[in-house]
Amino acid sequence: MTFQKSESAGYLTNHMARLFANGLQRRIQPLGLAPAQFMTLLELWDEDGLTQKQLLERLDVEQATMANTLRRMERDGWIVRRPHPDDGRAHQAWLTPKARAVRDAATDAADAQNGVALTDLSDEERATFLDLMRRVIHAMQVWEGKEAR
Amino acid sequence: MTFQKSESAGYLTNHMARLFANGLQRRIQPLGLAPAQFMTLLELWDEDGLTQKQLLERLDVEQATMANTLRRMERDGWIVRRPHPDDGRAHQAWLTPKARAVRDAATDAADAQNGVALTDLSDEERATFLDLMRRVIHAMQVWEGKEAR
DNA sequence: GTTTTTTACATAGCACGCTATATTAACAAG
DNA sequence: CTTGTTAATATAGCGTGCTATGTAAAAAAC
Repeated sequence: MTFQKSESAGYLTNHMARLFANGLQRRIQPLGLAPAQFMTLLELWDEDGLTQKQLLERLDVEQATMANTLRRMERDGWIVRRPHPDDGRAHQAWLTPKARAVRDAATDAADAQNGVALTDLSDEERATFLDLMRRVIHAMQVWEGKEAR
Repeated sequence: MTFQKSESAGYLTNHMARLFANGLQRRIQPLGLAPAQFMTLLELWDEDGLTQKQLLERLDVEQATMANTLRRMERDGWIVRRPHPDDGRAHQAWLTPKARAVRDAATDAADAQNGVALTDLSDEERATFLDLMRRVIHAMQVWEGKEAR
């Protein structure tokens, strides 16, 4: 009858996410980079000049969260924000040379942390794990969508 | 070569954890309860009168994190803190009647959120998922331990 | 063409995680 | 018994997430 935390997907997910974040943070902190900034850079490395709106859609965070992350990233010299040429409300985020320079080191750090986390899993188990996570994410997103009506 | 976020266990974990936290938050907010407070109550429902040190060990959070959570929980009337009878440095956290009263509603909310998240998984897949998460958590904890030396 | 609504962004305020540091009590050494 | 160290808690400061609200530009309605 007692709620067993070790049987709760949410509890385990929370714990796992904190361990991931701590490990990543430790690895990228020497670069002067923070986890959410790294996550945002992943998108900009893939496509530069995105607007705040585009970024928050791709990363699935709230608008205010992205606004704050972008402000810190501009402060720390990872991006510059310039007004959008066709839309007076929007701003585009552009990578600085410093941000392009740190790409390899940062993705290596993330790869290393993933490697540590998955050490005890076989290749097949790793694939299963990613698949299950994607399906769980999808289920919650769908449900959120339903809730919105 | 490009870092693929949908292939990164850490990225997916972070996303999944945010969805879990948002869902749980929405469900327990009517009770006046926040996620970390719920997590802490899980321990105290199981064993009342724990010290801050015992709680942070069981929940694997930093001491300062637990100190702040306990302060908010006392402020919100979930616990009272009294000096430990045998150790002048320590305090014990004791549940209020209000905290005992909310137990069923809160665990039901957590169960419901887990249910939504796992809708698309079979019983066997759910078991596999929990098992994989436990092993990933374990791997990162072991590695952290090694790092500490 | 003016008015209304929607959209993009900013800001305030809070929870919760972290590191780093201070404080005080307990314990160990001498 | 005094001194030095360890252990339990508190506090400051910050990043990242959230909700709620404000503002200005764009788009839609009329």
